[in-house]
Amino acid sequence: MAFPSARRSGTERGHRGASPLRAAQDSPLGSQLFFYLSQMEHVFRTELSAALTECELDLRQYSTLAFIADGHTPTQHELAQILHLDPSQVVTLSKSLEARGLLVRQTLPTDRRAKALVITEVGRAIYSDAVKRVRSVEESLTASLSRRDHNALKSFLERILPLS
Amino acid sequence: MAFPSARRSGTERGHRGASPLRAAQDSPLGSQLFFYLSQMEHVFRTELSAALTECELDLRQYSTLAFIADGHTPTQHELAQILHLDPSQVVTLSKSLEARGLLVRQTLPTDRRAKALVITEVGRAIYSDAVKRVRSVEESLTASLSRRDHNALKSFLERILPLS
DNA sequence: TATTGTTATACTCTATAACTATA
DNA sequence: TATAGTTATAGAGTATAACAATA
Repeated sequence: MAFPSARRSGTERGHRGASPLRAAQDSPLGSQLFFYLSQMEHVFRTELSAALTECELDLRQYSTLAFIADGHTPTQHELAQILHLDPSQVVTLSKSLEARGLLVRQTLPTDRRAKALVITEVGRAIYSDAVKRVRSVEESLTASLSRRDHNALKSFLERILPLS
Repeated sequence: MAFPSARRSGTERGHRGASPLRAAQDSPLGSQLFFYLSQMEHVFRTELSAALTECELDLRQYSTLAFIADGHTPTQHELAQILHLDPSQVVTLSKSLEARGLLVRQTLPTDRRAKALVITEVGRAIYSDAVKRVRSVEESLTASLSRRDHNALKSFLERILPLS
């Protein structure tokens, strides 16, 4: 196969010089849902992480607070399942939040092996501040969608997720 | 705050014993788009990776082939942007594919610093096999969506993605 | 001077194994 | 025996810095 000659920026096959993301969309990669999913996940992760630095929270710490903010008291094992983490990673995660007084880890009376994660008042206050920043980022990122489309998108994702 | 007493599996606040994912959906975490996005990304990544082991490709190698399968010849730098990788990681990635004869790395005549990634016939054949497996997984994962909803979902994601 | 690719390496993150306590 | 949590550590993955070649 001969090498394509006489390349000129932006005019040759393959869109060299144009937005690489656009080129990817035009390629076979752009016909696959996973491509968009991972791109989106990357953009959200990047922007949310940046917004949360002001609360001195990383995305994982924030997700933990969000999970327990309404009084839900999961065990560390349950948190590991939600965040797809190894139980040993949850030790570090939950201790980091406990050290800042954002939650307490209470041994379950009904199963003294397990520890329930319980949010504190301070944790609730920090979460309350953080969730505003998160909502602001999500609204800004989905500004091109109507309220109706935004809800439809979320419902599609919910329907695809395996719930068992 | 007193510790909730007399817990019984599946009946107490927080749904202990029920699906942890369901509990997360019912929590404040479940009101955020990023939660669904990252869960979905995880499910897709897991299942696609598993399906691709039969072609001895990881997701990153597959994405590279998909990007160049139609004859597009990006530089390593462009691939790095698409996959959000460090240029040094692309060296390993592209060399691994070149070593298997799935692509060649051609120095650009117009810029001898850069190397264009060009798929080979063997690469095209492997991709052709791999893409069938990928489509099969994606179809299975989105089986709960109609064709129309599937397209709507993709279009939502496309509209959110920043294209510049 | 800036950019592409490259190498070597430091760093971080994740997974694993072994252990304690409890069921 | 099995499970929740813990610790230490090995392994994998990522980011950084320095460099060569080219623009």
